Amino acid sequence: MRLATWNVNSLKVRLPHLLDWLARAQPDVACLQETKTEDANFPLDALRAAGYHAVYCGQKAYNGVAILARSEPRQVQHGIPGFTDDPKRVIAATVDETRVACLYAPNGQAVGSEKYRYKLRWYEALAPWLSIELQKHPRLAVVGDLNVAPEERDVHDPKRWEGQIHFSDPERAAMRRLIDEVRLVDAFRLFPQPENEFSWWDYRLAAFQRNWGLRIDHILLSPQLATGCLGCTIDKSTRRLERPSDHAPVIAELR
DNA sequence: ATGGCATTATGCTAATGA
Repeated sequence: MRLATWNVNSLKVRLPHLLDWLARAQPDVACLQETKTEDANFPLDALRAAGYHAVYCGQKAYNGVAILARSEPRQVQHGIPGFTDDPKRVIAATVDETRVACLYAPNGQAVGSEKYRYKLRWYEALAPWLSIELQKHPRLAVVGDLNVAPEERDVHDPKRWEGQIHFSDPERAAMRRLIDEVRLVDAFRLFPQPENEFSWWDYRLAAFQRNWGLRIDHILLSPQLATGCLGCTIDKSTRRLERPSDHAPVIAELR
């Protein structure tokens, strides 16, 4: 099974890119973030014509997540149970024998801000829910825009990003908890990778051309899925297109 | 590098993103 995650930064604007990329990359499951699309406007027909079922949870202007799949998703869950949260950031579903959680973590804006505290609260609610999901579903994939670069090698300039949003110690600890306590595995680091591989580049200052990026989009796998993971790559081809998303898809090959 | 971009909306400036 080919599993992908991509923050499209507006499904409406990116739909042509998405359809081209689906045809090219051929994912069996594709998790999308920042659809910025109300459910009534979700482009269900175009995606069905491309061969995908879709479950989604969106809102106007901000946030919004979706799971596209060749097989029909079942047991659909919206949001983190018990966490009162209006923004549409979480959708989970079972596709074939695999449980897939699609996440759009809060940005956090600035360290110490109210939005930063909300980001940490969101992660505190996320971890115990994922532990329960893992107990129920040994084949669990947790994917999406986690808005955290976990290690120095996931940041183009660690000195410049030290203590900054996406790379502050509390954020990194929150994400590390998913690895150490929930016992998920970062699929990307299961394999030898080129240096300076990132999944997001600022639109400004020609950041992509200079490869000034961060690796903040992730595929985390349960131990069982990690054992059968055959590869994990970042697909930079979409970032080179006209009017690209600022994020690139991450793709994992699973057995 | 400290923003010179992109997207959205009771829109033409402001909020948000990362």
